[in-house]
Amino acid sequence: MALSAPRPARRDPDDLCEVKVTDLGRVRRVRRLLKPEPAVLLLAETFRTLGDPSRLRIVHALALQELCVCDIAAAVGMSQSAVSHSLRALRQLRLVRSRRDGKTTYYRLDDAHIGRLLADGFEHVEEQL
Amino acid sequence: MALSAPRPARRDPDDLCEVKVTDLGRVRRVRRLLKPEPAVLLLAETFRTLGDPSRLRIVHALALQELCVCDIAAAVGMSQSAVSHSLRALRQLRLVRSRRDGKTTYYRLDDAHIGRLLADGFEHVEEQL
DNA sequence: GCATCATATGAACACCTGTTCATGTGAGCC
DNA sequence: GGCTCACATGAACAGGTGTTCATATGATGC
Repeated sequence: MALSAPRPARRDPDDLCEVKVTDLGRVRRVRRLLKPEPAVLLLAETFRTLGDPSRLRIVHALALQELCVCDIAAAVGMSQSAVSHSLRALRQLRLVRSRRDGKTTYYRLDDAHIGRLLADGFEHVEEQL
Repeated sequence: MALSAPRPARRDPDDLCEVKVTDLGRVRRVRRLLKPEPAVLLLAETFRTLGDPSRLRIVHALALQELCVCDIAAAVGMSQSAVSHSLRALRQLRLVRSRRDGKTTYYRLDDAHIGRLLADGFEHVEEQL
């Protein structure tokens, strides 16, 4: 899950590809305002990581309460191994951070943005349920 | 079999999976506060849908400007077919909505939450670049 | 009617993902 | 030391995913 792997590496900024364009002015303006690729790729990976129900439950639980690994497993109903694998992915994207206390490791959200992201997201989906 | 099989009742609502729990009080509280499954699943699918770089670029472009399909393709550098497939996924999750004008179909974000979600997300990732 | 344009969709393929199982690691305690 | 606990990690498999190619749809204009 290396985010620094520029896999589809092409996309020349001035090559509009061979598609017929309806409003070239709009297209040019949008292309000028788009965030740079690294930000887009990192955000996509962040969303994709939150896009797994198990990892989302973990993040959601940690938004409510700092927890150790085995308590996360109990709270969301997963095996310890699966939780640990998920936590690594979340850590690598700086969505959660860990703190050691003796033998046990406690996890919590990395910063306040994550909580807001979750809140916005739930607000959105709860309108269509 | 008559009556008294002295077995503790299995499937206590607080006993999910056989993991050893460190702080049962915390676990119980978190489980009580977790959003219901349908909301979690729908939000996960929403995040997953935004978690593809191509779809994220499309949503990002539409956050800047209403666009028709071919202009989206030109703006983000994808084929018309790929854009159309992506738009269907985005439509089904109510992330974008369409409007017809003659032969062309214009797309824009479905509501303001999506824009906020994007803004929060970019704010988060731009701190670690 | 027919041709064309803008978009949508189906099938198929290579690629990626999350879980389980087994095992490794490293701290605390006797 | 040796043991256990809490967690991390590697391998491997089933299932899912996004793209391309070819084709379909539906609206416009002749």
